[in-house]
Amino acid sequence: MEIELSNRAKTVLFTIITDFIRTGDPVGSRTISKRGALDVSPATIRNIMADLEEIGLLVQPHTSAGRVPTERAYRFYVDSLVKVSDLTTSEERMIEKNLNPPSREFKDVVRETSRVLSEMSRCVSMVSTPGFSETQFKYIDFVRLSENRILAILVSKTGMIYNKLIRVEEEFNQEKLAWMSRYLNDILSELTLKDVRRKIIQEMRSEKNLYDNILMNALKMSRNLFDAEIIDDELFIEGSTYIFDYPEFTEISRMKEIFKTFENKNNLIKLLDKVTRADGVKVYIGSETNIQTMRDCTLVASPYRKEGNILGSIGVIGPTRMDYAKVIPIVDFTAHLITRLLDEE
Amino acid sequence: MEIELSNRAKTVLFTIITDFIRTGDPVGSRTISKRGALDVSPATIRNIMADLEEIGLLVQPHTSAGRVPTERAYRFYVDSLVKVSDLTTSEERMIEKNLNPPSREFKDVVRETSRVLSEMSRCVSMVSTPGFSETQFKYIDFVRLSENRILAILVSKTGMIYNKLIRVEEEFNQEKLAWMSRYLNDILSELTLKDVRRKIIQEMRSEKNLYDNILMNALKMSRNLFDAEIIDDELFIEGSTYIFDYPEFTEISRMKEIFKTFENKNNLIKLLDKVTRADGVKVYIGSETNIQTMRDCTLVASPYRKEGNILGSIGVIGPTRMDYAKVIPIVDFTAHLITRLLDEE
DNA sequence: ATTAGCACTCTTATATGCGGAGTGCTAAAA
DNA sequence: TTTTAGCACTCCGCATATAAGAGTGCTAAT
Repeated sequence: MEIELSNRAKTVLFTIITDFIRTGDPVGSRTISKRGALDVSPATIRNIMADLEEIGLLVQPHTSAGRVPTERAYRFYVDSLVKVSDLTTSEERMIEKNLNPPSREFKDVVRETSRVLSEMSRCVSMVSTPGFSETQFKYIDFVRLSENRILAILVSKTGMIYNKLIRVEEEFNQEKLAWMSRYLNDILSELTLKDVRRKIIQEMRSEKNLYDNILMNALKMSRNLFDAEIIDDELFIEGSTYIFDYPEFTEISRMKEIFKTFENKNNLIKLLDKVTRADGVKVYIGSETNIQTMRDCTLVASPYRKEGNILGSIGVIGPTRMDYAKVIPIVDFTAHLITRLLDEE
Repeated sequence: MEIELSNRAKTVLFTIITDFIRTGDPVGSRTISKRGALDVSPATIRNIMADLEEIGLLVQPHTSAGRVPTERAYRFYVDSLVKVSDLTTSEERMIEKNLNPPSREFKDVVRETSRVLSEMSRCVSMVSTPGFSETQFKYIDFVRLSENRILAILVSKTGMIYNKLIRVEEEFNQEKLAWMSRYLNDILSELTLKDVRRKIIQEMRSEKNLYDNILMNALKMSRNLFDAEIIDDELFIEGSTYIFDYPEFTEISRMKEIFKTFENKNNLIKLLDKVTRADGVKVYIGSETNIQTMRDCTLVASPYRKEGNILGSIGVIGPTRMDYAKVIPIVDFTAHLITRLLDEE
């Protein structure tokens, strides 16, 4: 629903939110009046505040405290009030300087970017990496571990590695496996996963006529491999200890709740997935995350790409009272940074 | 240094420790007297307690509180007093029933075992997995990612996968790479890492005479690969939220410290490494861990094996006031369980 | 429409008092 | 000589009382 506010009301709301973000304390009419952005008396401010409270943008923790912004207020703030400016080049330089991935490998780059992101934003940061089904096929290989156990190794175009144990009845020696993988690599090269599935079925039909047992086996094995939603995406979480710095989470039971959410990951993966399907920085405030335990928390996230394709999302979780004006551009920059790093190769 | 105690003193110490483990409250003379294990008056107990305090086995948090065991006391308790009994079969059954790894793959088994361990012990659990250098060579493969980037994939005999990005000057097509890996698999099969290194150097000498450029390249690449202490071991941590259940860690700053230690992992890896070199269950109490932030914490850990070879360690971290009599056998059983699961294949 | 003034509410910090738990010491009992 | 009862003492934890401060809503005057 639309929110219509007079300029004055906007100014008051803006002042309250920025002040509250800075200090964490409820903001009173006196304080706002003194800020001088409006040059009216506290009493006038109080009237405006009462109005804002009626619309559901402010609440008081108790009768004689100042006002605190509601979720709706943050939403409105993020949508219409906040001024996000780009980072200065010196800030960008700073971030890049802090970034020292141990290698140029996909996972290392991703994790290190996440680390820096959490450091810069002083929030918990998360990165989702694509499940195999999201990426393009690059390479498959089979390794014989024992008589009836074969390790399938899949490499995506992005250089990520997925693997899966396969149990087989009959025995394959490594040579046969090499043959199988060569064949599969040949026919599946560069396909997206959807196409891989189709291709396999199609090949199975035609191979049936050739009666080539080994290749048929290769196809069967790979079909099982690609059929199961085997290889789920991962989620890296960095800087979870920043939670301890926020007074709103000091209660032990609350902390436990939050850390449980981090430990479980499922809900967060789902949430980040939504971002991955979107474009640009997205902000989920409190209940918008659809995660009960994430009340009073905000997710700011953005997808990242490689060679134009979205691979996953990177973002931060912090209190709803986070410094949006700073965090949003940082997330944005970091998402671009990771994209650049991945493409640079 | 040796600790000599009369039977009576031992009984008192034992009672205090078990009581403190159970409740977390300092134990007074009255309580012990009432327990009835000794049937003397509180006054007598007080005398004994004063003695124990003098030796450094007990302390009082303040003048008029009961006594609390010191680190030394726990050490003595673990070494000489505690009665660890094996788990009952029903308990063992219970653990096994809870264990449902999503696959029989090494990492999944390890992680799931860790999860169950933390659940049973109500402590944070950790598992270290072997770095590549600890295991035996099984398989190597190269995947061409782009003109000058090659992905090396290593599989250990245990079925663990390690990978490393290699940058090359000249271009190799996938066929050449296949050739190279075939060759390497041939000569390195089943060797331990130490032998792999030697073998590579040895081969380089002899190949030099053959002037086979591709194979020489293969050797060079693999030497880089195996020379660098590239592929470090990992550490899985599960159930870190159990920390919140212990009153001794309620202070925020303390919690932050502990979680930082979990996040960093390095120190913990080092610590678990010590265990890996040992045999059977090891207990590190407080400062014995050599980690400053782990004061008031105890690590109980044991190595696990596959086919007789030690791969890593599994263990739990909890307050020094943990239930050793329960935790020690649980860790022991779990280590054997994981060993069994890995061998069962 | 705005604002000064004021009574009112609620929180937070500080002081105060008191019961309880546990001790150490002493002197008596075993 | 060892054990124990008795007692004075200490310190914590808890509840209660009190005061200061911050902020509000309302009213009446500007």
